[in-house]
Amino acid sequence: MGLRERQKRARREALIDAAHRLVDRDGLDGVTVEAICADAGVSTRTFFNYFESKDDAVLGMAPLRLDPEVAEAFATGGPTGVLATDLESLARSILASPLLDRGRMAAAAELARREPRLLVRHVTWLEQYRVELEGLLGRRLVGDSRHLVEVAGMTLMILVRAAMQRWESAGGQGEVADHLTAVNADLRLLLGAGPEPADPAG
Amino acid sequence: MGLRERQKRARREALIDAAHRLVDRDGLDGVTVEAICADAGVSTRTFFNYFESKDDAVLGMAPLRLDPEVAEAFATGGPTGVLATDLESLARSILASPLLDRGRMAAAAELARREPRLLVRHVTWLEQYRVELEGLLGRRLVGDSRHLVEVAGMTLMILVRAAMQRWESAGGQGEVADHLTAVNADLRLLLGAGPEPADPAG
DNA sequence: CGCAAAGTTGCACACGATGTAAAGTTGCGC
DNA sequence: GCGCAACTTTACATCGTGTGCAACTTTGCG
Repeated sequence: MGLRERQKRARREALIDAAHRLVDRDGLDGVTVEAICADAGVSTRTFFNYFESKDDAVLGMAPLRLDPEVAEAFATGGPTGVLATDLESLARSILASPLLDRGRMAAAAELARREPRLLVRHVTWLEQYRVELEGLLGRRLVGDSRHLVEVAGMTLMILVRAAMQRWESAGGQGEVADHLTAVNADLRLLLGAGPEPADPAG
Repeated sequence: MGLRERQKRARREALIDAAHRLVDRDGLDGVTVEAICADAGVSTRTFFNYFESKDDAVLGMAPLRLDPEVAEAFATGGPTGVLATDLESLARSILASPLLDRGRMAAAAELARREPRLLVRHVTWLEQYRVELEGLLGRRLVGDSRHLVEVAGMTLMILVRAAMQRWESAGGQGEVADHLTAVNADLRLLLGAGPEPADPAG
């Protein structure tokens, strides 16, 4: 990895850390982008080359992309053929490529608990991601109604979001994806649905 | 209803209509709050006495409150006792008190299709509403895990949101709530769940 | 070493959003 | 009707976010 790339990563992390430190001390609205930049040692203009907004820096957001192989497998009916199971599997892939390391992710989650606006921002991010994924879901559910695709996208959001909540409330240990089966179970419980259908492929 | 109240309503609607007209013509980012105010004939400062942001004016947002009787009934196990059914029923109550008349609501939905940011804002609004409702859900699900309550809140969001999408895609005719059963059915289909459990109370 | 690409920086600027205090309306008791 | 009290709008000042642009600096590479 070249120097340029390392510097970029370092700056990005410096900005995130500065944001965490200052927001923790002064609250989200008590901190200006300018202050974060002073702390991180870059110009304000540079800040906006890295993040779209102050909130994004705290959450460490970056454009998220899904493994093309996983996407293709899902779109063509895989990996098991059972929609509910495959949705969970897709959520697992999403959660497998975290934008932040464990420590910073936990810090961001902690701050998000104290600053509701950050939670809202997080939902916004998921929402944009959902729109992107709708193409994928549409391919998988070709022949079904457009509305089913929308519901599938929203359900996927629930899986990801609820799993992250559980991970954080469990102390930020282990893998986020490990909470997915519990979320799925709760969802079924809620709807009075029976246990998950068996895998027809074996 | 006194003059003061009527004027307030008229100003609010004038602002919404001006926002719709201008955003339709110039796009969301091509319109300034100042322009909307000029069109509606009020000062910019007044605008922010009515709406928190430009986007809110287009969506005609206002603090939403649920009928206390409905809330109480839900919290204490009603109306049917079947959670899935009662969630749908709760969603029906939410959708029964629209913030806008049919025409303006359709206009807002139309603009939201063209301006993704408005969709995101709408989700944000639902999200804040979800947080408020979590107290209610917590009472109903006392004894269950906090996580189940969270999933229930998110599911409720899906019901409301998907129903609105269907209403709009059906041409904005009839009642939004009429699409709820279809959403519920899709959700069950998605999870491979069977038909809705019967009402134990009858 | 020297060029090209990438990235940072300062500057200017538009707009969103809020606090404050003054001016203007409305509601209401009399 | 009168006049006071409550409420709203309004103008003004101000701060912070976010972006376009052009100049400068640094890195990658032959």
